[in-house]
Amino acid sequence: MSYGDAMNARVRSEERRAEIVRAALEVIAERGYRGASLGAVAERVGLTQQGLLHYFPTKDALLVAVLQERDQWDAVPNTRWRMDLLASLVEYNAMRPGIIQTFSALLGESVTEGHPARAYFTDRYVQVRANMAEMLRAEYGDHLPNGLTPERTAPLLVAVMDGLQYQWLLDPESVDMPGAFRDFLTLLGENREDAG
Amino acid sequence: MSYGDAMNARVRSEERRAEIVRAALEVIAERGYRGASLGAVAERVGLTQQGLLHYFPTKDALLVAVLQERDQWDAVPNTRWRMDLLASLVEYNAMRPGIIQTFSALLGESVTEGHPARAYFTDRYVQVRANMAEMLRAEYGDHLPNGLTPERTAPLLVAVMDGLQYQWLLDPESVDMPGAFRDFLTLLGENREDAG
DNA sequence: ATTATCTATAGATCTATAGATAATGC
DNA sequence: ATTATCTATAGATCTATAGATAATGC
Repeated sequence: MSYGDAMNARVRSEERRAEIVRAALEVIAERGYRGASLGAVAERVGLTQQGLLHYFPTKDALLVAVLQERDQWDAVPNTRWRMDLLASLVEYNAMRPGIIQTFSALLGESVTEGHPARAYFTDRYVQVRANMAEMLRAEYGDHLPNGLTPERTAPLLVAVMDGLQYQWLLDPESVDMPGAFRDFLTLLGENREDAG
Repeated sequence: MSYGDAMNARVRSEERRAEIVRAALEVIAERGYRGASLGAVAERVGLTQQGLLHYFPTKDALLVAVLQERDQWDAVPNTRWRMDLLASLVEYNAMRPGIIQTFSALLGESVTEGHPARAYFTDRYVQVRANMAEMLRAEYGDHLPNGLTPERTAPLLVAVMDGLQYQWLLDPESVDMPGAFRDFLTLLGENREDAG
């Protein structure tokens, strides 16, 4: 029993941390990172602000956990993207406004001076562009039908995904995010010789 | 003289306000809107925080002035966009990281709940998409070479501009924003029959 | 008179530290 | 013993109000 109890204790603690991170994701979606208070996060999991600091000793430590959660989020597909999965991902995202809002808010904040998530996003985009280029190369070879290289196309692909998210978050009624993204993929796949 | 003096007074007051707005743009670029303190803005124009409140009675009032400044910023070209001017605009933006950072940070924050700039951005994007669609129609008619309508292309065009800005702000060395944007315009202009 | 600024200050927050108390697990 | 939480609190901010004082312009 003792071994199992010890393990249960660890598991329970991990669950508590996960619960806190989930609450933090929500609060950041609502108020951004700078606007998110530890008190608001704590309240959501039924703790005092000081009780929360037992699990994450500083606000920044909590942010780190939030960003690791994000890495988890697309860890599985990120191993090796495929174009058809990408469209599905955008469709899936359209059903998860909360998480998209969290990371869109964080991305926006991250361009400000000394923001604690800045290095994370800078590194992340280097990786994501590389992944996307690799995916495009697997799909099309060294040149897309339109003549661009995968490396030059990758930033555009990433930009469209992010940019559409902002438009969609601000006005979901007016913006068909998955539809627009599929349009873009069609654009990429189109070939000068397709017509004849 | 009296009439002229009165006018000078008004002009001087207007100049002071403009100076404050410029300082606010800077501080927002550095810290976001929520993170920007009136004290920091005031200091930059050599006023106390309370002195600043003489010109803008609340923090939100100052934000309104900042957003109006933005409308000014692209008022001239916005009247009627042209595709070639659009590429130039992106090139121009690449020389103005400050202003781009200000509005990228604001856009990011604006998706959070109850943000005072949210309605502004929602409305703005409705307009910008309409302007872009109009421009695309003027350039290509009711269908682009790739078959998409101007209305379906407009959100993509806007998304690419915004998305590239984030990637570029985070990592200007790695991202050639104007070049990538020109690539995208090429993509739009390409015709299935071009090859033959 | 009006405009521009300042000092003083109320009232809200917010993060983080210190240290007590209760519960859990060897 | 260690882990989980709590109360108390220091120390920083921040916005906005009240009201004084100096300068400007009729």
